[in-house]
Amino acid sequence: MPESKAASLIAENGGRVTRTRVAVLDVLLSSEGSLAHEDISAALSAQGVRHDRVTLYRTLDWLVEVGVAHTMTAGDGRTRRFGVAATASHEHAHFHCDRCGKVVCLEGLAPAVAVNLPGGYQLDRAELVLHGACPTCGDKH
Amino acid sequence: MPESKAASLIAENGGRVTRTRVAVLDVLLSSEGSLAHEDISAALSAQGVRHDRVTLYRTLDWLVEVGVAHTMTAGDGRTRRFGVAATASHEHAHFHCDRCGKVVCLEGLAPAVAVNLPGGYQLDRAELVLHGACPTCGDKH
DNA sequence: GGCGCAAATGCTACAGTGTTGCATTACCAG
DNA sequence: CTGGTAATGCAACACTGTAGCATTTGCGCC
Repeated sequence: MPESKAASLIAENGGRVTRTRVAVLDVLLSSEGSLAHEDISAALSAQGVRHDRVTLYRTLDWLVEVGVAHTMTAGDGRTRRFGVAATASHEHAHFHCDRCGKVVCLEGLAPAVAVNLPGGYQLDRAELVLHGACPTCGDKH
Repeated sequence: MPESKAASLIAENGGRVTRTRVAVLDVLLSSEGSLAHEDISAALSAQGVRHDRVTLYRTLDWLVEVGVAHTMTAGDGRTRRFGVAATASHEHAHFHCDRCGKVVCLEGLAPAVAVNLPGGYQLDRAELVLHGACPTCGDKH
């Protein structure tokens, strides 16, 4: 019996259950939005989990590879962000708050973009990023 | 009478007409898709135009600032790409070919995403990136 | 045509993100 | 408990983008 959801998720995907992976996945699972490497690294340090940047990158890459997490490009175009793929697999949009920089997943928003794509182009997947203000930042303007 | 469209565009926006700026804008104007710094730098070198990375960044930033060019995040999430803003100002989608890496602007594709945004979120602008194969890559599979 | 000033350039040096190679650690099967 | 191997940690690197500052140069002005 797995002690945590994180541990079982890791085991299910054929990976070894290590302190780092469990900790990283726990951080992602307990976060509502998406996190940057920076955030995750800080969270691990706060928990006293020893790690380094490289391990974190590889752990996240692995999580994405097996489909547990997903990655997206942040609004600033420089850093990638990660989140657990709640509804996983299928496409969903992201909302990027331009004020606080937070990124949340919008599960129920399947981009309807099958429209008028010029001839010859084969659509594989769509990435939709909405920019604006999140409820928290929108209130106190 | 301006010698080129590039030169007049620059002058119209209150900038000095320098060799570098004209060359950069020429490259962008003659390109159908969007270009990365790398591409532009290579093109300049091919033309024998002396320049360095920093100048290129600043030139491109300036072009974006005055509205002549626009920037977007490339599909790989690492590099920014630039293109001339044909239909400018208003939002348009981008198509990213996952095979050759080329990015083209889809002018006639205004993302219809006003749908079911969770309460409290204020939409400012939408960024839509389509992934797939471009006509060239799609033919020879 | 020549002068001068500010814009633009080209260095150098730096900051941040992500990657590679390799020796060491530690999971997990037996 | 023991061994093999996945995973880790460390150091060094590659690349994109930025900051400061001296120098050049476009361009208005005389």
